[in-house]
Amino acid sequence: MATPSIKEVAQRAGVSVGTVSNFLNRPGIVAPETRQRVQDSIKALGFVRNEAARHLRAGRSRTVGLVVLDVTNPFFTDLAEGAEALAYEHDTVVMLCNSKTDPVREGHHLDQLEQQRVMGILITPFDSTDPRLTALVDRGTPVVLVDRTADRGLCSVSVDDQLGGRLAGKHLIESGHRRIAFIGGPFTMQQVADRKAGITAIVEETGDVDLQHYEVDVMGVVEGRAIGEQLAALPARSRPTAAFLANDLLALGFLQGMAVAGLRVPRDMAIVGYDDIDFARAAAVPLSSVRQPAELLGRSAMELLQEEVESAERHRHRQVIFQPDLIVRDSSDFKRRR
Amino acid sequence: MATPSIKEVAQRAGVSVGTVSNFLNRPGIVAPETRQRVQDSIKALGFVRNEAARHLRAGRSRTVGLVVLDVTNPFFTDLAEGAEALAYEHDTVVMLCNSKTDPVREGHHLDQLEQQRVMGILITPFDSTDPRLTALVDRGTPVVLVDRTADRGLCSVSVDDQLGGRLAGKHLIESGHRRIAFIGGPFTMQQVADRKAGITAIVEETGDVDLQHYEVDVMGVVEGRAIGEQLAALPARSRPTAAFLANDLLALGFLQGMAVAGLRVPRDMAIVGYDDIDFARAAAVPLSSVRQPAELLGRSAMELLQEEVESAERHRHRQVIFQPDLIVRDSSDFKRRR
DNA sequence: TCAGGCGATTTAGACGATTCAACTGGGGTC
DNA sequence: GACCCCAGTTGAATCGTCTAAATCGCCTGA
Repeated sequence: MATPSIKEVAQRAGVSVGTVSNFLNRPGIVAPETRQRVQDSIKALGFVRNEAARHLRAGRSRTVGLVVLDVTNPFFTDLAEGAEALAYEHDTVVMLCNSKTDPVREGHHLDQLEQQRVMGILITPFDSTDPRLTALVDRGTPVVLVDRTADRGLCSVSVDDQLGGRLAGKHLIESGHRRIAFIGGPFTMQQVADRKAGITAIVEETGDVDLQHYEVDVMGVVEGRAIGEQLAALPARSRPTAAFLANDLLALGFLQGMAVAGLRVPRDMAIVGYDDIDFARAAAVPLSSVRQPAELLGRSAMELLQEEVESAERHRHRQVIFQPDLIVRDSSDFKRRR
Repeated sequence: MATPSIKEVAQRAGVSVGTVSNFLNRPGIVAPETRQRVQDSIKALGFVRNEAARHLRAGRSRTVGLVVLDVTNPFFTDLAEGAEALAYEHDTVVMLCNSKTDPVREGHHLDQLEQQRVMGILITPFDSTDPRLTALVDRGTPVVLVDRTADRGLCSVSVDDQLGGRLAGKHLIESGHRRIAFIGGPFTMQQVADRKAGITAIVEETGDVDLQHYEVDVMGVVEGRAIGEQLAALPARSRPTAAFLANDLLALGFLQGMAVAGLRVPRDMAIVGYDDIDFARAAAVPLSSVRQPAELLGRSAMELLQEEVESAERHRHRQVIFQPDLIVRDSSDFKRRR
């Protein structure tokens, strides 16, 4: 026995389909007695609304696509959390898609979302200049970039990565470090480049500080550890006394590398990471890290999208930029460790 | 200008909508010349299929819901990977939903999925005896339990957790350990209880082995570390020489606890975790762990679902159980470390 | 020349919910 | 008694796609 439709509900309640629809959407205009009958009928039949039919009629669905680079990364799940919270208030569903930093997967997800006529798409794109994104908008699906800054005709929410790099650099310099390593990669990634630019800027402003760059292909624990062991092998006199790593996974690996080599953190090597994931706080030596307001980012992206959907024609694209915070913990703090 | 429909495509190509539909679904029966014209028209207008309309017509959507307890956990993303791979082959979309171990969120997701008339739902439920699940099936949405064993009328795929516990225990006993700690919790969780039962069984079969239980509320890094420090504080004579932890996060924390207390792993304390997440391999001392075939689990779940969808009436529910593997690394291996 | 057949295409409903103009009937007003 | 009002309800049209049945040419073989 198939799921009953509004028609069967109407029949059983002895009313027309229009009334049932009214009950569902504008219960106020239905007479109390009728309301009760429809209610009972729905319950008795186990009626469940058919979203597909609603969408078809409405022209647009009540779903928003959220495409992220890596669902495993807590930064993105926090972001999703923020987006979902706001979506929930507006009776909207978020469809989470994991592109895994793969443009092909990303494209596939975008195709699917467009076919579903989603209300809009929030995306941390592999390449924010991808013409496909603006094409989507032209064909009527609003797109908001997340954790990326849009230049052209798109809305975006992002975090000031240059400032993040600056904060980390300032903190290390003020703690007395004069030989600092920046570790991240690939340097072609916007985020990484900006963080590097930030610390480079403050280093140059200060003068008399030696900043070294180490590039990695992937920002994972394994790579961080390798670089850590590499640095640890340098003679103490020329070795950096502090390292700023472009994400926390790198930093965690780096920390392990120090432990393996017998260097003490922060005494022999101060460490600052980026993202402030939960693991950072729970590490053997709690990790200092630059925190991004992930949840707020998600929430704001959803806000921009809803604004765009509602105001349609007269909508002006906006680029919102948030500021990161430096969270200082033991890994870069002499005083705490005594 | 709204997205064009099949109708406009037909008009521009000088054919009927039926032909366009045929082109889309059975291109073989359309004359090559006509095919070309339709093709061109689609391209010129930027036509994109409307899934909502297809669903409405077909009665069911081509989407499968996958509800997991924690998207941040690599185990579940690997699982999703397996499910998606098979889905892709069948031209199906997977909608990933994160319940965050919250029954309310889980319920909300289930409601949404049912309203969308998804093809079916794969779920690692908060409570596998939830009547809501069988209600879904009764109303026509197939459900397959993942990483849980169904007792009643449901399909399920799971991993033999008792065997996992057994493997870990056997390995430690054969390595010569006679005082072993089992750490996990809450013990009421099926998974945890099974792993505990597994190691308990082999311990009893062997005899002359002292197995101690430590229960935690949450299986996270912080808790593992706390227990680690607690054990490290015991006098060496009565302290367990090996620990089996019910997940890798606990084990990682435990490992940190050892480091902080100055105990060497595996010499002073051998460690075996569960799940074999990436972090386990990359830890300061690479972690031995019981691996679950996550991707296979996801793939099989999807297989069962598709089987159920296709054979409909004459489908018999099945419970598939996979076997875990023990991956031995340095944390429990004397020989490797010399 | 015509029946039959075949490939290609068209036509005509569904599918389920929503919406809106049209209707109903009871009550009040003049 | 004629009129209007209004809350409540109805019925039909609509959204875009798919499919089964109907139709159209055109060719072949008798």
